[in-house]
Amino acid sequence: MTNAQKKLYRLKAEVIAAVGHPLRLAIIDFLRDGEQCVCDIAAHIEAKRSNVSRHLGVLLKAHVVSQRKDGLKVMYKLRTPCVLNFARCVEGVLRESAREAQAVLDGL
Amino acid sequence: MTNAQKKLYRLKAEVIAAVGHPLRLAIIDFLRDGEQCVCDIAAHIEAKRSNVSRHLGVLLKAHVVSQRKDGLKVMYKLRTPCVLNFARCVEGVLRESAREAQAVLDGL
DNA sequence: TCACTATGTCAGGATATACTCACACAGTAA
DNA sequence: TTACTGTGTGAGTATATCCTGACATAGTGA
Repeated sequence: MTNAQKKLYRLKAEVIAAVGHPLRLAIIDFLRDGEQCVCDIAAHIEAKRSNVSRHLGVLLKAHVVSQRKDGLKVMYKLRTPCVLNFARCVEGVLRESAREAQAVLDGL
Repeated sequence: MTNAQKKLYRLKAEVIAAVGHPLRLAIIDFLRDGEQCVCDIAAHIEAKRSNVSRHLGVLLKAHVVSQRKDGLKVMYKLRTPCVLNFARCVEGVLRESAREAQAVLDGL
């Protein structure tokens, strides 16, 4: 592996790790239908505003979302909608895992 | 959000977080063409075998890879090839980020 | 049996992340 | 100006992750 490859893996991992958190996944899912302000996001995912602000900062730094000021509010929206596909792939993983676990149980 | 939804986000985040690490991304990329033993994986990504073993354990627990014993060796392969798509999406993110940064520089 | 190889796990210390409370700042409206 | 709202950030603590060296286990072959 070249150093360039290692660096690329590190960059990619930063983006994926940004998506790999329960609250941030919920935020991304909530932004599916369009931009939202921090207050509405916090209310929807039922978390403290300061914490939501922090998680939005992580997503912002990873270029997964973008922000826009609208008066007193700050609106966030998905900059990379393809991250929504992550969830679809992962649902397949979970579904298959459950099926295998069931098969093991059935074999008892 | 219902408790079931929160739990689902947590499960999904575990899988995505398992993929979101530089060495584990390199492992997944190496497994693209088929199963490999731990020793070859460690040699390819240039990491200690004990560390590779740990990362494979993470991927195994997340059901991203599966293992098979072959004599003295343990062979690992991708159980969920769709995680390879994560990388493609993320490349788009990185490419767009670079383009935007370049546009800012050009505007100076 | 013994020696060797491939793999996994334990203990430790370093580093990173997550969360909360308190406070600061920007914008709005009276 | 003052009061209020929405947002972001610093300090502190708790927790999780990462990496390494040393050791343990399982399989192979003489």
